[in-house]
Amino acid sequence: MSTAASPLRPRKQPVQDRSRLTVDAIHVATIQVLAREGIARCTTTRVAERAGVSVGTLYQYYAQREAMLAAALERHMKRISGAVEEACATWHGKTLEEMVTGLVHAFLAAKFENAEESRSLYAVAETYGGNQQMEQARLRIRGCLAAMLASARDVRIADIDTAVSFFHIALMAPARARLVGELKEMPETMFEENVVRLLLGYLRALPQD
Amino acid sequence: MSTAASPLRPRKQPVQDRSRLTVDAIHVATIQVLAREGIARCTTTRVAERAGVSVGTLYQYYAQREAMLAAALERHMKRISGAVEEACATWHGKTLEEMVTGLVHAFLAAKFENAEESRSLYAVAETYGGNQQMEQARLRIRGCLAAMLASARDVRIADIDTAVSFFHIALMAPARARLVGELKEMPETMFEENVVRLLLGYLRALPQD
DNA sequence: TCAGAACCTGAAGGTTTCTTCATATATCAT
DNA sequence: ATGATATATGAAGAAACCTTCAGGTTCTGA
Repeated sequence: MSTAASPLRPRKQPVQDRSRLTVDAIHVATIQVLAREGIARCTTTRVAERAGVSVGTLYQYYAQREAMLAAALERHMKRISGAVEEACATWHGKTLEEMVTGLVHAFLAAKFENAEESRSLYAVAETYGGNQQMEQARLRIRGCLAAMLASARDVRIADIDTAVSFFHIALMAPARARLVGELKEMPETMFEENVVRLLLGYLRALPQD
Repeated sequence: MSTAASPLRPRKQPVQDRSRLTVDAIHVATIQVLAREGIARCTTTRVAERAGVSVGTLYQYYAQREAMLAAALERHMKRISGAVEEACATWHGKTLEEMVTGLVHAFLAAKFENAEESRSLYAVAETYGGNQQMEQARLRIRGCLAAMLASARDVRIADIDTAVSFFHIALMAPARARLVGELKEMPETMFEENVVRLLLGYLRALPQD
């Protein structure tokens, strides 16, 4: 379980409070610059300036610009995976409807708690979406979902793997659409209601066994 | 209906065959460089080299790098919108199940006909997703979908606008997931079948009137 | 208190990229 | 055939970027 020395991995872990603050500031600044300037202009210089530190300092923690971006994405993913994991545990063994309702609520809450962060990081995920960190996070989420769905009290799904794949996609996609501004005019209640409908409709249309 | 002089719009239209070939070559090269190098390294120099023309030539048709990328995206979107439009017309007035089955098949065929192009352009759409061209294409597709769904012989959906929003999202998302490699192990038939299930499940879970 | 570790700074070298323009060639209409 | 138009070329200036490193400051433990 060692932290492999990849150029995409953080270079040095902060040990004093001072540097912990620095790393936090860099993370916040990364999101802000990403949101205001776009990924192409999210440079080490700009982020450092926004964070109120020198470029040199930034490079002490991230060997390259990419590592800085990847770190921001990873921090976000951990938050979301955690929320999903927790929700899956909470609703384990319940009804399909209870599960979906509860999970959707928890997921959307986590995703929209910091909407700007979520939105900005899509561009980063686009670029680093194929790397191991991302793949691992995806697998972790899929694992939770599979365990939960398999434990449904009222329904026994035949092909869990396929179900989880589509469930996952249909859970993420509406959130993304809303975050990038496609559904902003829709009231939040109606939005959430329809996400539930989409997922539940799919699951119920699935062959049982 | 004039072509506004924006730096993102093509600079000059080709009039001779010679230049038409050039513009085509640039389009193809853009996709290739995008696929092999990523959007950050998809530069005017690289694209021109790949296309077998000089940078100067490229700048004769696109005032900036961004315009070149936007043009590639637009060409793709026109193809897809066209396919959707045609399918919507074909299945107008049919059963909900016929519609969804037919549309999904047509859409996936169009989207996967040139999978590399589709996949590569997600990164571009991420950056230029909010601009007018994109918004217009989205509205056009939504219009077709709305007209088709409203004409369903067997079902009368209460809130078409909401239904179309989610339908649109649930149609695009699985294709995207598969294109970026998330569902590559799933057989094509099963994939398509589940997209239909997702959409049909949603529509049937919708309140009627 | 003091040495060593942790942390910070920012100027500067080396690249890459964007974009233009003066020049040259190809095509078309007459 | 020839002038006008369309198209192509690629060297080069300017700007932005990435990253390092030598030197300075702050903290911590003994």
